[in-house]
Amino acid sequence: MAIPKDGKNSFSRTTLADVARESGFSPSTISIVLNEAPISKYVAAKTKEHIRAVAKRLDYRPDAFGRSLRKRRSHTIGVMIFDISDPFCTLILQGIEKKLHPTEFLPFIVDAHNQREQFERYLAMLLEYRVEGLIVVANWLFIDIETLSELERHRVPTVLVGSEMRSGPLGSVLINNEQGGYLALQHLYSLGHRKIAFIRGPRPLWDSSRRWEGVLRFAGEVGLKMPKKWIVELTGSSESNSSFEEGRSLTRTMLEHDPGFTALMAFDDLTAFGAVRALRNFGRRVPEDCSVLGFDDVPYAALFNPSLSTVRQPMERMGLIAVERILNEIQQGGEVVQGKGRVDLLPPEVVQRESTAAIRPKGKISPKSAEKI
Amino acid sequence: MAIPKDGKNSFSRTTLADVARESGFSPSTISIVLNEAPISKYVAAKTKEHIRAVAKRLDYRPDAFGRSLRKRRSHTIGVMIFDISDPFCTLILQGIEKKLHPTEFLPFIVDAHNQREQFERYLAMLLEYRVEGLIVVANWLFIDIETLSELERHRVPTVLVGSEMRSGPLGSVLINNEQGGYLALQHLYSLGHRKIAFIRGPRPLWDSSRRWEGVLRFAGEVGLKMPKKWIVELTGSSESNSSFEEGRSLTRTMLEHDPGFTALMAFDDLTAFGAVRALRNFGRRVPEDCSVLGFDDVPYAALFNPSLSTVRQPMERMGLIAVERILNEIQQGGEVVQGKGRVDLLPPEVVQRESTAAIRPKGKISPKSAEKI
DNA sequence: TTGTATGCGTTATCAC
DNA sequence: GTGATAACGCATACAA
Repeated sequence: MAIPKDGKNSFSRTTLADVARESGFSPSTISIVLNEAPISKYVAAKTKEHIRAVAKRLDYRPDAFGRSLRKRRSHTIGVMIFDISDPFCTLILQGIEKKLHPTEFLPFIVDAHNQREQFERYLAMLLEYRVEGLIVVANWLFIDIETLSELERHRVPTVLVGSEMRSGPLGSVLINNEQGGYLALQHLYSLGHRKIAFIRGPRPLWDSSRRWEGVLRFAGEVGLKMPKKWIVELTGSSESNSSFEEGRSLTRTMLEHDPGFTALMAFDDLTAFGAVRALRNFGRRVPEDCSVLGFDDVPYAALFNPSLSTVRQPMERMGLIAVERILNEIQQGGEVVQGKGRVDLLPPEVVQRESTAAIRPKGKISPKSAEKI
Repeated sequence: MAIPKDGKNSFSRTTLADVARESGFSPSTISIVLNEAPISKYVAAKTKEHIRAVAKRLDYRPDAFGRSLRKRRSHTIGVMIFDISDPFCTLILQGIEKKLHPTEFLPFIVDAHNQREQFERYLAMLLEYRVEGLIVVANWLFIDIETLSELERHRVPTVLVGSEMRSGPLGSVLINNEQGGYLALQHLYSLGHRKIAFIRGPRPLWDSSRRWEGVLRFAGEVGLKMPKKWIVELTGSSESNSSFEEGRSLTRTMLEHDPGFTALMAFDDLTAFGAVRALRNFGRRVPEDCSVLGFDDVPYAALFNPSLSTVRQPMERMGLIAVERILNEIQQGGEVVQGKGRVDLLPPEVVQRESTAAIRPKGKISPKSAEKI
C-alpha cells in the first residue's frame, strides 16, 4: 500500500530514494520532476508522468527539514504575539494569515503570554527554526524596549505591529495614536460634551502617552477644562480581561466621588465595556445620561449593548502591511534595507454607534443629579 | 564580533563547525557538550567551560533543520484551527499552549479559515514539517467528515477538539452536548418558563443535533410543549460574526410572528447576543420581559449587557486534555495506542448571570434591571 | 535526457 | 577524554 511496512514514528515515511527505487529512476530525476525545476523541460513526458504516479501512489511528501537544510531556506515567518485571547491581536493575525497565504511562506505563530521569559524562549526557538522574517504583534506590551531592541541583533528582518520603537532600526506599523486621541476627544466635544471623564492607558505603555498627547492637543485648542478628579489611569496588569475590571472599578470610584460628567473616554474597548457596566450599576443610562467612547473597535464592540462608539484601528490592514514589509525586506536580501526602520502610521477613524450621543440641552437626569462644578 | 562577516540571509549563521574552529575542539565534542549528552560526563570541566564560552560569544544556535533531520524528530505538534477570530477556539488554543509550554514541543498553528482547500494545503505542510502529533480544533466545522477521516491515514497521532467523529479511530475531546442541551432547557424551565423559543444550530453541524436531542429529552420528561413557530434554525455561514446577525434576524422574525415567548434559548453566545439585540429593538427588556440563554461561555459573555447566562464549555481544559492525549500517544510510539479513538465527554455547566431570570407571576416590573454583579 | 557526486548542519557510533 | 566518520533527506552542478 501507500504506507511503508515498518517504522515507528511519523518520520519513517517514503523518501525520494523510495520513489526512485520504485520508479526505476534516480533520486535526482525525481527531485527535478516533482519540483518542476527548469531543467525538467528536458525530461520525457512519459517519465514525468510515471514518476508523478509513483510518487502519488507512495504518498510521497518531501521532507521539509531535508529540503530546508539543502536550500538554506525555511519558508517560514515567525509571528510573536503576547496574548492570543486579545481580540486586537486576533484580527491582526488574520491579516497576516491572509497576506501570507498566497505566498510560499508559512507563519510560525508563538504566544509569549505576556511573559518575558517565554518571549525569550520562543524567540530562541524561532531563530533555531531559521524563520526568514519576524513579526512581533505588540498588543499589550510590557516587554521592555531593551529586549525588543535586541531583536535587531539577529539579522532577521523584523517588523513591530501595534507599537512603536522610539528609536532604533526596527520597522513598525501602527495607527497614529496621537491623532486617535485627538479625534476621540473631538468626537465627544462636537456632541456637546464639556464635562468629560478620562480613563488613560497604563503609563508604561508607549501608545498610551501618544494618545494622551492627542487628547491634550485638542483640549488645548478648544480650551476644554479637564479636572483632575475625572482623569484616572489603568495600571495595566497583564491579565486577560483586566482592563474590563479596572475600567469598571475606576469608573465607579469617579462616580462616587463626583458623577457630574456627561461623557467618558476610555483607553480601549474593554475598558469602555467596564465603564458601561459601572454606569449601569450606578443607575445611569448610556448614552442618555452619559456617553462612552472606546478605542480599537474590537469585533465585539458592535455587538455590545449599547453598541460601542469607538476609534477604529484597522487591525487586519496592519497585519497585511506588516507582511508586505517583511516580504519586501526578505526580497532585498536583508541588505539594501530600503525603508527599514520606517514607521507606518495608519489613520484612525471614529466609528459612531449607540454609546455616544449629543448631550441633551437640559434634561431629566436619573436620581442622582450632578451639582454644579 | 558575534556575527559572521558575510552572508546574505538568516541562514548564514554560526554553525557547529565555526564553534569547533574557534575553540580548537572537534564538532562532535562541541555537540556533546552543548547538548549535555550523557557522555559529556567524561569531558574535562575546563573544556566544557571553554566551549560554552565560545558558543555564547559566537551566539551559536543549533539549526533546527539539521538537528531534526539527524534525530528524525521535529519536536512540533501541529494545531489546525478553522477560524482564529472565534473566541471559542482562542481559549482552546490557550489551553494547548499552556500544556505544551513545559514540554519539549512547540505548537505549529495554522488557520484554515473554514476553507477546505486551505485545510488540505496546510495539512500537507504540517505533514512535510513532520509534526509529531496533530490537534484539530473543530470549532465551526463544515469540513466534511470524510476529509477528517483521511487524517488517520497519515500515521500521525491526531486528536479532534470540540467535535466528534461518529465513527473511526480518531480520538476526540468535547463536551457532552446532549447533556448541555438538557441542562439548558432545564435551567429555563426551572425558572418558570413554559413559552420558550429556540434557535437551533445549523443542521449539518454534528454538535447541533446532539444538543437538540438533549433539549427534546428534557422537554419529553416534563411534557413541555414546543410549538413550531418558536423553533428556528441557523443556516451556518462560515462568516465570522454571522451567528450574531442570524440570531438577530431570526429573533425578529419570531417576534413579529408571535412575541408570546418568555425565554429564548440560543445555539451559542453570539446567537444569544443577536437575540438580545433584536429583543431590545422590539422594545422588550432582557431578562424582565424575556430571558435569553447562550451556550459556550465565551470570554465576552460576562462583559455583555446584560451579562449572559450560558452553558459553559471548559474550553481551556479541552485544550489541556487534547495535549495530554497527544503526548500520551506519541510516547506510546504510535503503536500500542491505548485508548486511541476514545471520546472524552466533558460535563457542561450552567452559568447563571443577568440574562435569565425567574418568570414574573404576572405584571409590572421596576424600571431597573434586577441584579447587579 | 538522465545519473553521479557532493554538501547543507547535526548527532551517534566507534576508534584513538 | 576527544576526534574522525557516517548518515539523516534533499537539491544541484556537472558528467554522461
